Amino acid sequence: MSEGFGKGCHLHLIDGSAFIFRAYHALPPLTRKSDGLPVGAVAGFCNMLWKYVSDEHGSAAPTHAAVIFDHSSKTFRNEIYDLYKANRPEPPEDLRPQFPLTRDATRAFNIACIEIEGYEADDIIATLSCQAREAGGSATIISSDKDLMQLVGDGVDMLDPIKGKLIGPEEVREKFGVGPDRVVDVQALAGDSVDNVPGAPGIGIKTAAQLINDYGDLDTLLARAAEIKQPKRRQTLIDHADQIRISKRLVELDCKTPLDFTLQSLEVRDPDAETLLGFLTEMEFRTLTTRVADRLGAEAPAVTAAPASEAPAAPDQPQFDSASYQTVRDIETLDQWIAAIRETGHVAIDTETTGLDDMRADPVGICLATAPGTACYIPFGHVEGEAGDGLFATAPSLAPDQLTQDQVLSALKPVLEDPSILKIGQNLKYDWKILARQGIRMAPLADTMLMSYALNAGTHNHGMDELAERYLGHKCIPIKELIGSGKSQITFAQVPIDKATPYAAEDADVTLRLWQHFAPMMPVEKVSTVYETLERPMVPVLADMEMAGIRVDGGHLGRMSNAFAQKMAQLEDEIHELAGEKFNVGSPKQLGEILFGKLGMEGGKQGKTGAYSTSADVLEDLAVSHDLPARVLDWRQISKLKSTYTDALQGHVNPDTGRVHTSYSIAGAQTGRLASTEPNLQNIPVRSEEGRRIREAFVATEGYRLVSLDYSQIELRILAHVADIPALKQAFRDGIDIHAMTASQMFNVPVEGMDPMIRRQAKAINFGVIYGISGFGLSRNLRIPRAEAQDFINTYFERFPEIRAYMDKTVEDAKRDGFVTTLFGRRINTPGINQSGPAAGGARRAAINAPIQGAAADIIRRAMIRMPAAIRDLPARMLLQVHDELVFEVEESAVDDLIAAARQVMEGAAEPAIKLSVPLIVDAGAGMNWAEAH
DNA sequence: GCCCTCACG
DNA sequence: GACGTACGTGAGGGCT
Repeated sequence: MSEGFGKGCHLHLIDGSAFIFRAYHALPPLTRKSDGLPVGAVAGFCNMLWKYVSDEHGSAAPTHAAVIFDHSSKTFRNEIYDLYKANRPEPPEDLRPQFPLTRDATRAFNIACIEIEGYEADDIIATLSCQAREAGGSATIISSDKDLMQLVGDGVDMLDPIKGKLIGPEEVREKFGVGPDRVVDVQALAGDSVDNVPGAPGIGIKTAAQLINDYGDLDTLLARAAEIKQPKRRQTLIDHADQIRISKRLVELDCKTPLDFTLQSLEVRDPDAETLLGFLTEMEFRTLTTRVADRLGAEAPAVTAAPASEAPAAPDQPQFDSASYQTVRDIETLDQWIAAIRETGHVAIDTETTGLDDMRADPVGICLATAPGTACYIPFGHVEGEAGDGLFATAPSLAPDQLTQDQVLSALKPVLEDPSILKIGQNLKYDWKILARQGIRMAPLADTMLMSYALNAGTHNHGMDELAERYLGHKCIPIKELIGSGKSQITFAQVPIDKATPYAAEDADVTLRLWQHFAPMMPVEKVSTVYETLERPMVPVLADMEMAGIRVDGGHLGRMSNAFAQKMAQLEDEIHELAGEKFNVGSPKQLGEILFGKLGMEGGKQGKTGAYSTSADVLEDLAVSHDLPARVLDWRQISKLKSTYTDALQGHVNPDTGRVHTSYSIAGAQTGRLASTEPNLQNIPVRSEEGRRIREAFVATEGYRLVSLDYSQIELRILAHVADIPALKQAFRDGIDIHAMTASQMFNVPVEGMDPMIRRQAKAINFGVIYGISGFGLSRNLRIPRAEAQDFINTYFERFPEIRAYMDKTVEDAKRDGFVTTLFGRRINTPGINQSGPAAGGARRAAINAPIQGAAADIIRRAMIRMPAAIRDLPARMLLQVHDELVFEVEESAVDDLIAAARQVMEGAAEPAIKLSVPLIVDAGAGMNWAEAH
């Protein structure tokens, strides 16, 4: 028994290679500033190690720990089977030099760093976990690698570091269908395409688990293979018995790896501040260095002399110190801040308000920051006095010792509108609208959220808390600590000013620091043009659209709601009658049990939660021969229309304006599209007749008309251009029906007198191509056999070979660069594109789609940005955007002028940046309501 | 808070 | 019958 490691000891085994690849693919390529050395994976690796080291781990805290790496690709398994891992691609060029650095990093963290020639990390992990168990201790393997799951059980478990999920015998059983002790048997049968373990052809995990459960173990199964009922399966096992046995030796981990160290030597040690900071500084990881110095300085005063103050990474970045923020309560101090702003030429600004709805909330204070650590809060709307309940509640009155709103805004207005002073904000559209409602139109603007979006779309979200943590290593004060949550939530106006200042001023401070962080990166990463031409100018344009809102006829909606309620009640009665019992039609779970359980209908598909799917396409199939599912479909449609639209929309009418004001997220969608929220006005029904009537409730003011202009087939046109497909381009130039043309090319039929069914199929394929088509997807969409769908796709690629070339190139770009770009330079990161397994398919399709969807989004953004100037002299306002459609409200007499002006802007929106080789065509309509205009 | 379902381009 | 699959969104209701 190894001395010192025994009962009560707990060993953590970190799968180093998994950490590296995860880090590499999760992060954009990053290089060391001074010499261009690629260090992205090292940075991610260090962040993960730091996160791991700082974690408390609770009761599972390790007494011993090690990071284990693969040493080289050739191991004893290649002697058993020379093709083992033969189809593993070489690691990317920019990852290779980072491997030794991750070893250095591990040592810098003072964690044992282990690799042994000729052995895979998995075998070392197996050996160490066996030893830990035998010594009477326990072990946790930090990895999500399924190959390690065979080790689970009896004192050994796994922790998925990404999901933070503990993997025990139950989870293993869920994955493999057998307990950990039989995992190798299942793997031997199923094989593994990633590691090139052959297994038995045609047998996957499901079948393998079933066989093992039936026969007990692999040896018994192979010995009694002749008894298997299914002839094909029996023959496979008999024919491939040797191959299966070899596979088992490949997947079975070796617990007897010779080790030249003891468990005791893996004892957990605190990192040495100097060593660790030295390494991080050398790598030039500013953020992490600061973060580590912070922590080690605070917790280990003995070593503060070295790191915290001398951390060279950020000499000019003061620590966050909420005590240093100033509360501005008099006009002299405010004037001093204004003078400081005029001095620096820029200011970070954040408004505090009474709520989240920027069309209803009132401002209660403004924060400013002029330099990191130099920030203030100017309260003017805080109240005091118990809001309380009952008769004796005092009406809240303004808290003392505040400037008035008028004083503050009058003093700031000249600065906020001064064209020589840059206003920096995080999600500035919000603050812009709050101030615009007080008569201040801020300009010019810098928005850190949009900078992050231009740099990092696809990698992570762009909220302030996320950015602060990621790029400044700083955790923001959660707003909940001030205003609470749920029923007892108060507004920011009720927060005592002395509590408000640290929170509020911190937001401005963080914003300023983020701006300093992002601004120099923009030209280096070549995203300045996108930010300047497609992101930043959207803020005032969208703010004006949102403030304009659209008139909604509440009476019309109310009448529809009533009619829907009646119809639903009637359908419910019929459904209960047909089911023979009452149940909640709106519960998919109950419905599934009725249809597939009680009534025993065929075709019940169970998802991963074990519930039957009752989605529309399932019900449609059932509806062919049963009444009940048909009624449910009707009920569902009406229920959706009522709850999501006719009911909910009435609640979104703003009492002050009598109109509905949506909010557009500029940085929400990965591709550059906008997203509309609260309410979502980008998914108002149109496809069904019933639904289209909801659009009649969106109306023009008296004397006005609604005008809708939309791009015709914009994504297909972009595809024709970027993939350079002569046949498609010519068809668009000639203005012929594109789907009919496709059908004609594919099925060799004339366009004249074409069967509508044929055209419909061609249309589905055209759309499918944009989405990264698969035979499965097309077959489901068209409800045709999969082989037939695959034939269509093959024919399509034969007729239009350029499309295949485009797809391949796009995926190749994504794999090499970690991102794809649109025609206008928008960058969409593609994390996960280099993964293997089913997840890779999705990433592939997303990468193919992104440049097309993204370019369309860029084009309409360009049009929207130019629109205000183009329609300035017309009595018209732009109200809504629905991806390829713009909706305006215009005086009746100016409808034609508006259509002409807006169409010209939209059709020419790509120019002069891009001269498309196909024309952009815009269709237009006008009417009293949206249904008529569209 | 997650899942299912469904509205749109 | 190894797996799961068209791309991008937001919202409401059920259920735990």
